[in-house]
Amino acid sequence: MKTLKIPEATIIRLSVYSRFLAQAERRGIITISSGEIAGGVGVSSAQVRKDLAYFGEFGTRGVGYNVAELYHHIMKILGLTTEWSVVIVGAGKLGSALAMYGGFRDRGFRIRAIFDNDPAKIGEKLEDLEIQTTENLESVLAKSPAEIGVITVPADVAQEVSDKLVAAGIKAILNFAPQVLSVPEDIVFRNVDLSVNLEILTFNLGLPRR
Amino acid sequence: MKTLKIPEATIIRLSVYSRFLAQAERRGIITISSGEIAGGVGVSSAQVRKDLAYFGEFGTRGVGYNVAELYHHIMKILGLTTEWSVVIVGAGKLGSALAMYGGFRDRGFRIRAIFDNDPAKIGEKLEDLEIQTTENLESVLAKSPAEIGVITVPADVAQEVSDKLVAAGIKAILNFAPQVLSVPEDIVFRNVDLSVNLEILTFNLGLPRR
DNA sequence: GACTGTGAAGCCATTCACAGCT
DNA sequence: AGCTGTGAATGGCTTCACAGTC
Repeated sequence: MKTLKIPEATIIRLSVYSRFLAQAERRGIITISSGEIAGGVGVSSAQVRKDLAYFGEFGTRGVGYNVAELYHHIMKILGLTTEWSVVIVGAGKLGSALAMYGGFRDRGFRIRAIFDNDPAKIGEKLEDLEIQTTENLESVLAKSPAEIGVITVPADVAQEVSDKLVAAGIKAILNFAPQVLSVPEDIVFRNVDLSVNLEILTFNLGLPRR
Repeated sequence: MKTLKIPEATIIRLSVYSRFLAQAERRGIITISSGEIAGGVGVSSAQVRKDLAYFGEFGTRGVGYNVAELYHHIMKILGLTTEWSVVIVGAGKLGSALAMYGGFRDRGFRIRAIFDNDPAKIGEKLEDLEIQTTENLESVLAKSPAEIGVITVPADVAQEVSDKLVAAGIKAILNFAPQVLSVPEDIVFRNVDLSVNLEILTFNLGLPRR
């Protein structure tokens, strides 16, 4: 079982499994089978076992998996046993919401700073986070490095912001701007396009026979 | 070219192509080749042609595609030549941000109502949208139907909200709650998990050799 | 000569089915 | 007997390569 080439779909499912296992643990369940996990999250049991097999052997034949143990293994695989520092660029509606979104904090992500280039917004407080000018980006990151940068600026300045984040030494970027960005090979990069999600719905609504 | 079984990845790319074509049209470009589209959005030219081939023949051999025409075809395929009515349930940070997110309006999505069950929030205004109690959900949708419901409530009430939306006659649901939901077969359904996106980054940050 | 449309080949992910433990 | 781990079979998406058209 080589560590090479793990499908992204597997990673997404691992994240779902981890939440299901957390729930199960809270309910006091000690042992769980691949079939029970599968039923709980809506995939096949073979899929669950294959996904886990990429990373090792975590179960006991004839018995199943220890819930707490498997949970911890998965969190470790996902890199969630340590805290991650995140900065957000773009303090519009979306950026501000993400800055205070509890779902990130719950999984160990710490929002360290939020930047914007609108002078009217500088100094504004989002809970205990103060919106700073984008000009400070490099100096702030030099003083307190962050691994992850989130881009929530309009499409036309997204590439510029991305370049700034890279120059400031960020290691990974999550881009919410509906804009194709080019980043160096060694930067971990991912696009999230909220509109696309609605568009997949409307495409399917247009399909015949449902 | 049967209409059957179009890969979801194709739909996502069509959405990206459409934005690229809109940009091209604004720049006054009349004709474009699959290779130029491919270069602009970071896929192969064969991929672009295959994606389009699912839906018909839009190009001219030896020439390429007419930008305006292809753009319109794709928007039609995606179901974006009509307006869609959207309601949001959950007026927390994320729900409020989505309610006012310009990226949706730009693509023809109209947010018609936003609901919450926190009495403190009822009556609050988000621009020209007033937060309503979730109890009104069914009556509001009865009076002015909407096709799409967006769920941005905490995980533990997401299933309940989903059931309410279904009962109120919604046709499609976009779920932002980190919770596996069960919905009837005939409802178009899609999950968006913002945390998962960060977790894919941290998984990749943990990988050796980069 | 340039570029589309598409069958065939290649590649990757999922499902099947069963050997191997407990 | 029950359930994991996994090679083999299947199915689906992407890439290749070229015939067809302008």
